[in-house]
Amino acid sequence: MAQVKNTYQFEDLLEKHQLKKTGARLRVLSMMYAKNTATSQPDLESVMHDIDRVTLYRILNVFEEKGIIHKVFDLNGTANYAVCSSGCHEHHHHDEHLHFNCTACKGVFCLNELSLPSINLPAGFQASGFTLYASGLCPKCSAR
Amino acid sequence: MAQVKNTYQFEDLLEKHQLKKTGARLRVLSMMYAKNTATSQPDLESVMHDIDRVTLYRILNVFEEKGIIHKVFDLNGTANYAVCSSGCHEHHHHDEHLHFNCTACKGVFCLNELSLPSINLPAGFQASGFTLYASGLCPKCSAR
DNA sequence: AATACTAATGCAACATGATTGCATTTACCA
DNA sequence: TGGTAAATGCAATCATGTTGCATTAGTATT
Ligand SMILES: [Mn+2]
Ligand SMILES: [Mn+2]
Ligand SMILES: [Zn+2]
Ligand SMILES: [Zn+2]
Repeated sequence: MAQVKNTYQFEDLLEKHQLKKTGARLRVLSMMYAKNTATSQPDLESVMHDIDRVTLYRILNVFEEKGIIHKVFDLNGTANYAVCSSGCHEHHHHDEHLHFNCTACKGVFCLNELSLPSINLPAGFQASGFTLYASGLCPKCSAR
Repeated sequence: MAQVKNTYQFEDLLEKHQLKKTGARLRVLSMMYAKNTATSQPDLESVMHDIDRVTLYRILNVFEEKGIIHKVFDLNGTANYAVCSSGCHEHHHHDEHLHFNCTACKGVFCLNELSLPSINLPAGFQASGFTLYASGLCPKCSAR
């Protein structure tokens, strides 16, 4: 579900992470928090024509470093970014949830409410992170 | 574990899928079957300098269509291809196993022996495929 | 074995996304 | 109201993915 926040809260968020409150960053935040699906850089570019794409690239990078968003690859291998739930901090992400990629609308959904079952790896493998991907139809697309 | 096969078996494999037995295809097959990790197109290019990269691109595509190999994205979002286990057929892949990406050697391992636990999706989501990703250290890299 | 037909390849060209360097502008603190 | 470091814009480059088309090579047929 999209998280509702206002400009003041976005400014607080930037301040908390020692990032300057710029127009570009606030617009990126408001767009990403308004959606319930992950956002790719092309998504941002198609809306914010006046912001250079390198700026968007760097905004996404710094937000990821700070633990504000996390990266998810969709079925095409293109990077999408989703707002982190609680548990993500600077250089320390906790995104071990299910990522659902709709094959119809291409939306990438973070299903935070689903925790991953524990996995027993073969001897020698030492896992530091897990992600479960699913593809299929999202609620909207399956209702048609 | 790497699957050992000889040239005659690769030729049979191509014939079985109604593909012409060309040198480029046989070399790609022998390289991919000799490894126990997935192979990216750049991997192939770095070894087979005499084969055009578009040819390699098309070989990978047709092998994937035929169910000989399947695509896995690594942590950087670049496509890697791994030999399919049994259960993959033309236009019908069964690759619902764990993919382990080593953060040190960058190797992508298909852990076919691990079956995925069953997942209950939220209402409305209709999954047609699952993939579980793990990252960390592979046996070789964790032994150092 | 020579021929004919189709698939496969090589090359050029283009598309898209990722990434860096550097000059200029802007946010923010003293 | 400046001064300073951070943020941005722009140019440029690299990597990967993708298509069109002419040429080459595999294979079935004679
Ligand atoms: Mn997520
Ligand atoms: Mn696999
Ligand atoms: Zn959908
Ligand atoms: Zn390793």
